[in-house]
Amino acid sequence: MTRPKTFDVDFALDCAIAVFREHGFEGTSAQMLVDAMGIGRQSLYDTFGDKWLLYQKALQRYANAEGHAHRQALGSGERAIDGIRAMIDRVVREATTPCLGVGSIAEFGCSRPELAKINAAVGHSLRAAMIDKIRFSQADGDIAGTLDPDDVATFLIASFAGIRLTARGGAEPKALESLGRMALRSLG
Amino acid sequence: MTRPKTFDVDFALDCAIAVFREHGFEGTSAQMLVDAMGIGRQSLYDTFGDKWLLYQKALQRYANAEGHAHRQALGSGERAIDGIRAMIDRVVREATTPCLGVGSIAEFGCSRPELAKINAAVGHSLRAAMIDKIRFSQADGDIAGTLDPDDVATFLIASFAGIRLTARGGAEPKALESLGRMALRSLG
DNA sequence: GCGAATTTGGAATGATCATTCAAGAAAGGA
DNA sequence: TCCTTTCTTGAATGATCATTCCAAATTCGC
Repeated sequence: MTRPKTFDVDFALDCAIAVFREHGFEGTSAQMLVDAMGIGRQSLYDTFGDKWLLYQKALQRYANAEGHAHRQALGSGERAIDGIRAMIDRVVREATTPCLGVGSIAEFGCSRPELAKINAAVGHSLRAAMIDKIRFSQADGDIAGTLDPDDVATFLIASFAGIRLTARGGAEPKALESLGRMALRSLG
Repeated sequence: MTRPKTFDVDFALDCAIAVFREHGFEGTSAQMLVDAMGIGRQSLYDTFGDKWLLYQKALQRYANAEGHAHRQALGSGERAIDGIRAMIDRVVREATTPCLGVGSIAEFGCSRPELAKINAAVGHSLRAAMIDKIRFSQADGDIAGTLDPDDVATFLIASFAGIRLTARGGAEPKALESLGRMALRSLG
């Protein structure tokens, strides 16, 4: 009855994510998005609404993927601390490409409820998984038992932001690796 | 022979800094600057050149002030570790208002040499002062002697960014204070 | 008060922006 | 083959933007 969609919506969204990661919302023009996503301008508006809606969808997709990757790393390894180490290592390894979550918070703070909600949702579930692992690590004696698991989770998440911002500032991989080691060491 | 300037250039610059801190470069319009700075549009262009130049001057002034405040805190207290603690406490205390340095790096990364140079210069001198204090703290036994002072400085600076971004995301003061304690504790 | 410089604000400029309109080409199902 | 939908593209729209022009008001040193 009708012509089916010819482009992959999620792929186009991934392309948009790449642009937003690098240039932020305000620094990205509709033309940049059209070019990067490889679709026509009208298709963009038909499919995603407008630039702001597209940004929200991009952040949502990015946050889901990022949250998943974090939890996957967290669940790896034998001991609980191995998962935490893997999570830190992944952040260090991928810190050279900017984080859309960090970017959205730096750009908008918590002034946009739509964004805050997205970031809060993924943050919440990640945090729960982390606290779980942290408790296990404490039982294993790999994280100081005197520390509040909640504080440790907050510290790790803030450390991720610190590592990513440091990388965004042009730090060398060596410095980032050192930051990862320092963060892990802090837990003992 | 001629009418002198009637407005205080540095005060106007401080007003511009406040706007840029909150909204970034792209998110700030010339009209917002005119309104906030309390001067006419023409005076703005006559005095500061254009928006980009104004942003650079704002960042320069902010970086100088921030670097000075950091070093001042660092030099306070009896023991070397007291200065480091004071520096951390100040960051925690003032984290609720956004940092222009963090903002400039989040927005532009290291893609603008003019900005990178400003941030690098203040970072360099701060770093030197920190390393100095860190060595003293190690001699005092307040920081683990096994740590590389350079790594500790990098870690502290990254922690500041993490604390500020966490605050920008809407975290409660309690969480920020916990981050400060965790950062300090990490050095032992 | 005069002349030089400053400040201000309104109007103009020209660019860029996001978004929509409109028309044609493509592609599948009936 | 026809209908419907999708896609693309170019042009139009209207807003906003940074910046400049300009003219009037202000303020000082002389």
